[in-house]
Amino acid sequence: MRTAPRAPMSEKVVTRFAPSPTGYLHIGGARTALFNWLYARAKGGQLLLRIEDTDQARSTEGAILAILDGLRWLGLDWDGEPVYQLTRAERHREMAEQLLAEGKAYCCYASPEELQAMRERARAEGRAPGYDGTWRHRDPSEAPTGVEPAIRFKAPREGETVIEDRVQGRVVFANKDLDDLVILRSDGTPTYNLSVVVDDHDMGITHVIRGDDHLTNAARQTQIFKALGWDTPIYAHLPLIHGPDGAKLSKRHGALGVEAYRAMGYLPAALRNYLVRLGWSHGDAEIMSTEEMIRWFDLDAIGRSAARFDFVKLENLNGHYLRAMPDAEIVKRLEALLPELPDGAALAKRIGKEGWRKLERAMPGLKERAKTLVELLDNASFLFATRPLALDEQARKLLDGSGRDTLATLLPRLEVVEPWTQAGLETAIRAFADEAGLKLGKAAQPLRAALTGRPTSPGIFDVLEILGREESLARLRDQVHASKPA
RNA sequence: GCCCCCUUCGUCUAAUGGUCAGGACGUCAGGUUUUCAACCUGAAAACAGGAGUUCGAUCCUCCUAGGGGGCGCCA
Repeated sequence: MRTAPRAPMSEKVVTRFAPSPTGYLHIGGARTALFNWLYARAKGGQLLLRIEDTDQARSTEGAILAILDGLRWLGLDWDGEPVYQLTRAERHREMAEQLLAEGKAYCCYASPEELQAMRERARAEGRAPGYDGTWRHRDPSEAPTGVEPAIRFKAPREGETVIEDRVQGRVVFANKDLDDLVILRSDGTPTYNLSVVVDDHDMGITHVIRGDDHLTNAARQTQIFKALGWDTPIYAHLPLIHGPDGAKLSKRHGALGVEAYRAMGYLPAALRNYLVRLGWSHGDAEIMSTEEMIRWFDLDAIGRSAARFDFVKLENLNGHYLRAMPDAEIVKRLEALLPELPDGAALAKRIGKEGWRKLERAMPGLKERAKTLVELLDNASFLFATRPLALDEQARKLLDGSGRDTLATLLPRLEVVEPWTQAGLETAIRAFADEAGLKLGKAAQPLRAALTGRPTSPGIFDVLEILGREESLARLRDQVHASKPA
């Protein structure tokens, strides 16, 4: 049922991502961008970027920067320079006047108050709250003086407008349900639906892939395309992403800017992988490289139902990508991430050059245990801690009972270990546990508590080696001495 | 209110006019183990409801319910 209406195979694919810069790049926008990018790359086409900044009251320079930055971080590149819609207003106005001259649009002198009253009346009478077409029929000679008119599109009254959508299938709108929309405001600036049509045409866009909140716009835009004598692009309207509770995405769950995901310690590759599986699938494939995504991606495999955002699954994927990442690469990412963390500057100072070296050595043990970069950094904090270590509650418990005594007995055996290597330490500690008739854990846990201040950490022999002889023994002595009754 | 879209395990999804309805995350139970994680094994877990078409419907059609989107001189 989902057939492509046009687009000969020879036609080069040109997609576009067209955010309005009224805020950050949110997660739904990020997925839309990803799908446009994948489709363009899959078909050897182009992805163009268009900033829809015609709402001058709400558009900001900061938002533009945030969106471009977000796209770059996600690893999505675009072709050519971004098109700023505002710079094309003159062209849009010309097209509106052309439609007016051709009798396909008309001047509307209704005031905002009149329109408001009209909507209320329609609602009260149970009719659609659209424009009633008053000025479509009135003679311009009746125009009130001193009022600049808006230009309205003369939408067809009869018949239907059909969208052959690559995702949604064939969608039919009765023309009587689509009113005469304003295409040029009374201040001479173009409105969204006109600008989009003109730009999509002028930019040579072949495929419009966007959220399905635009499905009704597709019908209106189709009418304008026809009135201008242009072919419509191929449409693909993606189902929306909902919050975990099935309701609209809000800031409380997923509707954060991508920079928030970056600050939470997610990796771009993981986020891409997570997002691509929201609404699209390739058999049972779950974890896939970007190359595979591009190779497999197609519009036909996009589902039609909305998906809920699931942080737990994102975390699982992120953990996967983290474990697969080379140690040095993770260190680099952590360094880049630090400035974005609340106490990042202080932490950076505390880590220092030596700390980064230790961190990389500890990385094999650390990356196995973290789902995000932030969590990894937190798990690594024992590396940079200063003596005497603060113990958390569970670590304290491990040292309260016999744990501290065990440490006291073990300490002299460690003091003579030479050289201070993982293998040597393991031999010594295992021998000690053996002789004392203890399971290894009975020795390892108090050690862990004293060395890291926590009940969990990377393997204890790794911890000892990376911390080094002096620091390790000092931390152990701190705890052994703390056992002496005051 | 009107128009449009959607509905398979808790979540993301696969598949098919005849299947034990598959996978992944999560959950639970084991295993491994110096902790945690990772890893391995196993388990529970879904075709929204009702009609119709058909020898046979999760799959096709219609209705209902539920969810979502849209109805601006916003984009």
